[in-house]
Amino acid sequence: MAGGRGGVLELAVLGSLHETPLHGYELRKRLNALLGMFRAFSYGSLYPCLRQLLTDGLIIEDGDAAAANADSPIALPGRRSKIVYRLTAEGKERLHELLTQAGPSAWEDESFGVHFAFFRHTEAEVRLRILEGRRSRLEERLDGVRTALARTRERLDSYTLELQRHGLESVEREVRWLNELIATERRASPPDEERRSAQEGTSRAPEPGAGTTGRPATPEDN
Amino acid sequence: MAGGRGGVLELAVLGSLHETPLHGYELRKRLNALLGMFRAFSYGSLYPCLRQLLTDGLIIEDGDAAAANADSPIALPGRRSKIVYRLTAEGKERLHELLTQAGPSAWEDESFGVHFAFFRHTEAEVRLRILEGRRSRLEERLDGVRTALARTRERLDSYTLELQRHGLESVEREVRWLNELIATERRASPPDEERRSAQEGTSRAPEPGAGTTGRPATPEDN
DNA sequence: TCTGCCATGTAAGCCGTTACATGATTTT
DNA sequence: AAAATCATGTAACGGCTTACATGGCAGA
Repeated sequence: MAGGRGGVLELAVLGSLHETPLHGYELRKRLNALLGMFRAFSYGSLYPCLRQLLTDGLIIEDGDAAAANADSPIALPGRRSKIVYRLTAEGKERLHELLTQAGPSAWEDESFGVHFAFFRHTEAEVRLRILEGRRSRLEERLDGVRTALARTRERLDSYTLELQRHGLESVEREVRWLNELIATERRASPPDEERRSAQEGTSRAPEPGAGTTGRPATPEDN
Repeated sequence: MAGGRGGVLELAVLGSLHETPLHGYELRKRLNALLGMFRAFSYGSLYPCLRQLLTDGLIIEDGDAAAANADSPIALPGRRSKIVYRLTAEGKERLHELLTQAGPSAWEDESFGVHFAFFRHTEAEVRLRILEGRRSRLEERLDGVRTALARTRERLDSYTLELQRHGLESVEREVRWLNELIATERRASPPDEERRSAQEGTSRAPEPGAGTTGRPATPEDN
């Protein structure tokens, strides 16, 4: 039973529907195109989630079918085979609420990609906190593994070693990537004189088009 | 409730205990040092798993405490505060069985790292199939996202674009990494004349110490 | 003494998945 | 007419996490 509450799916759905109304099937394709490198959702979770969001009043079935159709030239056979969903005002509110939370639920492995994908709708300050949060998360991981590795007496076999090397390098790459993104963000929306006194509302997106690379990994402690 | 069956934890535990007997607490530390970049396990899943393995007869409590102690100079207070586990013959059998399975359960994101970590105990042929399996998995993912991207009319915002770029590059890197590993494996244990006729048993490890890099990602289809 | 790490567990529940079931529509 | 893909769902279960509960032992 996958309701809509709590998981990343809710955000993914609301975020997608905010851009344009969609029906379930295409929604999933969009999501898996958008996030395909990081995760994928199945219909078995998507449809129950949509139902939940519907009963919560965050989305509604779209009245007429004249939406999301730039491809199919014929279509519109009178019968409603597709159920197109659209965000309600409450849904937009909820989306904004989700996009404003800058906590572990935004920068953990499973969720970071989804949050990042909708950064366009996220306030500059929140973006920065999420990027920094993810960075420290990864740095903790690096520290943990590095010190554990240093404490290790017995030398490891070559496969273990190679795995370690590969993992470390990947996480280091992602940290570098985050560093550049953070720098770009800071350049675009400077910290304001008097750190943390006057807070601006929303600011323009800093166009992060100059990155190198890096990549996600996974958790560490209990 | 996390039993021992089916998940990667079972393999991780059996694999670790195969190297040396350990008690739960240290086992977890070992695992999170070994796999820290990819995933982490909590006590809430580890202990139930150990209990399950115990009742299944795959592990037993170690008789005397003279094990896994190269650090603590004092120790051994008579009372058993630590419960040290050791593999049984059945456990070793089960471990070998798990290490022999070259299927999706070996090359998916959650499990690949764990399987790779114990490649030392895996037959050369199986290693190769797992590496190739993972590679095609990643290539499917690349194809899927690339074609979906090509079909997309509307141009995406810079964050989405950057996420896509980063994801693609990361997966491409892992593919290159796999390519080198596979090449190394092939060099070390050549395909035998007459493909698939005479099969050798176990062969020596090919020492994969000359890789570049790459990195994991996540699923795609229903 | 008291903070913190070692050490072992349990209960509840989250967030999804797989597998199944069904039917319309489009393509071959 | 068959095969593929679109489209929508449900039931059952899986594997792990979080939060809780408990206690011994070490060093500040």
